[in-house]
Amino acid sequence: MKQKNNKPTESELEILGILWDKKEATVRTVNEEISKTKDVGYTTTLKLMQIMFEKGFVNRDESAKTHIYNPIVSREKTQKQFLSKIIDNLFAGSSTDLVLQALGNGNTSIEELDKIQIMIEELKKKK
Amino acid sequence: MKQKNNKPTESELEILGILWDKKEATVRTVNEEISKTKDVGYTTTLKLMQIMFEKGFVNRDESAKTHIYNPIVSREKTQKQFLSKIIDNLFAGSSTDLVLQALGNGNTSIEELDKIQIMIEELKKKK
DNA sequence: ATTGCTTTACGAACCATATCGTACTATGAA
DNA sequence: TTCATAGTACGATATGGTTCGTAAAGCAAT
Repeated sequence: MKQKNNKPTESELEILGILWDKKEATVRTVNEEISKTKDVGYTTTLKLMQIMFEKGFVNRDESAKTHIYNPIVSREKTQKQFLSKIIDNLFAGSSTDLVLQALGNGNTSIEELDKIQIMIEELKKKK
Repeated sequence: MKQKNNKPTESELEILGILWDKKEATVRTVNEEISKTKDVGYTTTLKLMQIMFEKGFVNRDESAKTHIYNPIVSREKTQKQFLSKIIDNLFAGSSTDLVLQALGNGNTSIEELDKIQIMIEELKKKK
């Protein structure tokens, strides 16, 4: 059997991000959202979403003329997928190094640091 | 002026990883290293490294027949580059979410958790 | 019904990446 | 000096992603 593990591309991620936020959306909505930060034609977005449908990243309701798309792949699963890739590729397999690097930039608030500390305490208890 | 921001591709990252570890290496060395986990021809690796040279990711000593390559871009800078990309794309800009996700897998040892805690304490002091 | 708007569908063009075949060049041994 | 070997350079091919033009279909207003 052939692998169906495929990761979404960068453009696809952009679209998925919008679909994750909105739960569902039309091509027009997605395109308008993307157009805020980028110059891209309507049919380009349409094509990408059609491809994502073929790849099984999204589903769509075709009952009306205007199709309504919703994500199939979960945000969390995709996050894990990319994280483990980047950890392998760039951090020699050490998730700790990644965490230290991510925190190192200094733009994490006290509240967030507290949240992480609580998480760590819980992890330690489990060991 | 044209942007020179370009990120290395996946194959290029693989090569960079080896160069970062070894400080410098010939095409043959790199190819042998990669061949341990992957089936790839010598000239493929050569071509990739030539392209990386053109892109300015690596430098090379051409004084002898066999060129010796060394990395120009730093591991840290590249890590940051990819991290900020992934945070924007997948974690809605929240590095905290990324950290929580990275720690969530439960394969971080007590010692490493300690290390992170120390880091966090230091960050809090600075605020 | 005709016109105009919105949408989908399809395919062409272009670009980057990855892979490798082949030609050329330098070096050292016979 | 000639030959085998190991290396570099270059170009062809294949694949995948991105972009858009254009055609076709559906709908709504006149």
